[in-house]
Amino acid sequence: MKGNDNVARQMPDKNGVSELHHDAMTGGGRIDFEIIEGFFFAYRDFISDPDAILEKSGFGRAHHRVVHFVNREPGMTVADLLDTLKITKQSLARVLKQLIDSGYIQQVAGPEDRRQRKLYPTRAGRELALALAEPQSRRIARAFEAMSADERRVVIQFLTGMQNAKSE
Amino acid sequence: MKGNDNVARQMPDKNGVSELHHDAMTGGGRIDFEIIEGFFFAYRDFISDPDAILEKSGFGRAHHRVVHFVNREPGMTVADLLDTLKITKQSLARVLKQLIDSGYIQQVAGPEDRRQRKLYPTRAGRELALALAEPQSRRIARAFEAMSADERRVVIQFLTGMQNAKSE
DNA sequence: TAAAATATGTCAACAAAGCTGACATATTTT
DNA sequence: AAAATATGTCAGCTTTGTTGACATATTTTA
Repeated sequence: MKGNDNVARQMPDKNGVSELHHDAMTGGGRIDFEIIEGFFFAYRDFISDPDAILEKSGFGRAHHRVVHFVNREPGMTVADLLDTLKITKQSLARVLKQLIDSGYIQQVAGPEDRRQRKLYPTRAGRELALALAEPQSRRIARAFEAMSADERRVVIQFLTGMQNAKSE
Repeated sequence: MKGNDNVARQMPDKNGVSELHHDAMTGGGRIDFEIIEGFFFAYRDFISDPDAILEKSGFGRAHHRVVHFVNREPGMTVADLLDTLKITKQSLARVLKQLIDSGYIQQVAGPEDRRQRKLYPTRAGRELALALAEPQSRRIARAFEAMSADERRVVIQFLTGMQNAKSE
């Protein structure tokens, strides 16, 4: 530490420390902090599962998403993928090119509209997607362990309700 | 497009197109794709809410997390925050410094251990954190709309079950 | 009390993954 | 023939994460 400027003393003084909030934020009960934070921690841990696997291939989370959705909907076009991921084509281009060059995804010119590039997973791409989904599915199964079928449906209802309306 | 190399023809040929998967990945029913994808879309939309507000202050999502947790637990130390966010101190330093310099957070030397820097939100910091939590809480309320208290508890149970075990 | 450990800060370099803007090509639609 | 569309690509920038090294103040330990 080179200078301990900016470090206020504990007691109220001219530094404006008296303006500080020492009480936990409650929002007067209007804010659902329990869900906000539970969602944050759950998602943080959820996406950490595949990271070890991705490291081995030299890929990141962006590659994970691409290989996942191409496997879930083989034949989807680049435009479909952009719409699903909500990123720019320049952003997608980088990771998609790497997945194609590495032999996990292939492109096929659209049979009707030959401008399109339909995306298909190779055998290796399918295997990678499954390997990535596995630990996530195990985590879900663990969270569902003590739950009834009805309760699991409630979770699906919640996740659906948290999403933006589909624009179709 | 400069070259249409790498673009395979539709029908099986020597390019190895016959190795492609044209069927949607199912994982033999062992993988819970509905939750995996529902979680992805829900979280994507959930974190998009505060973005418009953050833009105005010139902050990003990293700042959001910091200002949120400091408001939720005023007096937490830098080490506490690092443990909560699971990022490096160099990564935290950047955004924390900006929040301090902009007057949203202040540091106070620890009363017992004076090496520590206890973090407190200013009035502006409290207001920002609440403004960011509001649209997220509204989204949660919408997803909860048709749910009973028991069903809401199921959601909390799910989010808790998805998290890694606390290391205490 | 001197030495070691701890909490924090900081410099520098780098990587992943997003963004904007501009422009090229092939193909389809008008 | 011209315009629109789907895709690719170049260049540069931003945010947010990483490692490694080292500095300072303070507390703990030997």
